[in-house]
Amino acid sequence: MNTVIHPTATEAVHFIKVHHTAKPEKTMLVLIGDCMVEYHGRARSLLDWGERLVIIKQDGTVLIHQPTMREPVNWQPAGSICEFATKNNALRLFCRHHRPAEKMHVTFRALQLVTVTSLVDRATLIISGMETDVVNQIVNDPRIIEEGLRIVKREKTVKSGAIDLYGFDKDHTPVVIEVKRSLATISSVHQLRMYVTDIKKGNKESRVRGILCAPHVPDMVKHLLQEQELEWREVERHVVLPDDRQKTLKEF
Amino acid sequence: MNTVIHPTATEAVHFIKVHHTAKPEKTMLVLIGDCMVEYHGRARSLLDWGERLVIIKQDGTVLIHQPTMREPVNWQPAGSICEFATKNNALRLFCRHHRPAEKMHVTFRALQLVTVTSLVDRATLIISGMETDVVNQIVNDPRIIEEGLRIVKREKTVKSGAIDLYGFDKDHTPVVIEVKRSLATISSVHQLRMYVTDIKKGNKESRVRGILCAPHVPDMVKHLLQEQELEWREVERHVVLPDDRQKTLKEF
DNA sequence: CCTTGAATATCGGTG
DNA sequence: CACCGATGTTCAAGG
Repeated sequence: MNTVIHPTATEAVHFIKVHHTAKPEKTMLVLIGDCMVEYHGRARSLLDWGERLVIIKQDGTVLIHQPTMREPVNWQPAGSICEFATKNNALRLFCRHHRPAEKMHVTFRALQLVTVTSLVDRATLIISGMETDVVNQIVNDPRIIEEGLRIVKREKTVKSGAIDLYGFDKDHTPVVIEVKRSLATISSVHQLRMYVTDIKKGNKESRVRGILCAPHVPDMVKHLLQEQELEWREVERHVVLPDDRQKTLKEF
Repeated sequence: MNTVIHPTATEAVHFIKVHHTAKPEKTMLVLIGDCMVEYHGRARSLLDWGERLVIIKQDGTVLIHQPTMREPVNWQPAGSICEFATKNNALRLFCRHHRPAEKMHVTFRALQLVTVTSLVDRATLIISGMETDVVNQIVNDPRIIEEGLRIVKREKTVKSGAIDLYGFDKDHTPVVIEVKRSLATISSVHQLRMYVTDIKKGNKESRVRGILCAPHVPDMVKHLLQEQELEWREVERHVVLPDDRQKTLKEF
């Protein structure tokens, strides 16, 4: 890890050349300074002078963070190529990306800090509580939806998309279930409606039930569902890690 | 700006207490080190040991970045409250957030760098090329869609949502236009279909046209549109900044 | 390669 | 505050 504090543009370029340029795919570069940003690609943007944190990752991702907000104000996708130069005593960073074609210019008129470091991280995130987990729960215990329900297929492909869960109720009526892990929206209703229509076309005369399953269904959406003669279930989301992972957590 | 390199956990806690804790809403904290992360909230996750960049922003946003990828591997939303402590010669960071309820523990077994800085940034991003711009273009020159088209309303609210653009063609037939700035999807078709149905219900017998307008419409989507007797236009997206902004760009 | 849909989505606008 | 839709969405999975 190498750091230089309050460097001039010339010092910064030299420092970056020595510690980063030769192996950008192995070192992360962090800059803090007063900069402006121009971007041109899928959209186009300008960002006036201000103090920001700039990160160039080992995969060519570039992030420009303002002092607030979770999202970077500007960025370049992984695979971008970065070049550094001085211009009028300012450090200039130029980033290019192909497919999608994007480029970004960052100009620093002052630098607080430049750090180069080689990070090693082989861990991957273990996560639980996503839509697939909710679907799994229902497959394991269809009574969550209703008594007598039998699930026969998940990710059933129909013309207008893929049905999360497909099965039959206690009266052998086909049931289409659309699962949302957070909020049910109007779009969810459109989706469900189309799936039910697709299934009906498959077996003409028969009745087909459609159930939207989410932790919360807004009133507007309930209204729309009723109009379309569709149903909904509000289900609690269980957030649990597998037992062996729990142990890892405990061991620490 | 204050920086300490390769501090022990005790040194780091002291450094953070002196430079950050008193006014976390005015200083950004950046840590680089070997850490593990536990998160529990809307979902739940575990991240094993690895070297990462951790950022605590002035609004309480916390970001944990691995050496690759645009997205942080873990994070806390703005408004989180952070506490630091030592435990078994490790630096422990604990973040809490209310609504949604989320908490995150970060444990560092080694630190490469800790920096505290107060960033000033009053600039806001000027951006062009988004959906609203495409809608503006069509309003300014409806011929982009077709000759004789007259737009009478944007964001027209109907039962199942809001229509981007509503108007009449040269034969006075109502036209519903749904604009997508990037990719048209099956969902877009469902949306458009619902809007057309809503408008038809409003004036019973009359014909209503529905046009999906996007830079690219995949074949699958075209097929679905044809089935529903809907139309599409593939329009080039113009990415241009207003003239005064162009000047700012040039001036630099 | 393209296409599809989830996300601890985030974020801004509106009622 | 709830709700809704866009995003330079990003990302992973599947055909």
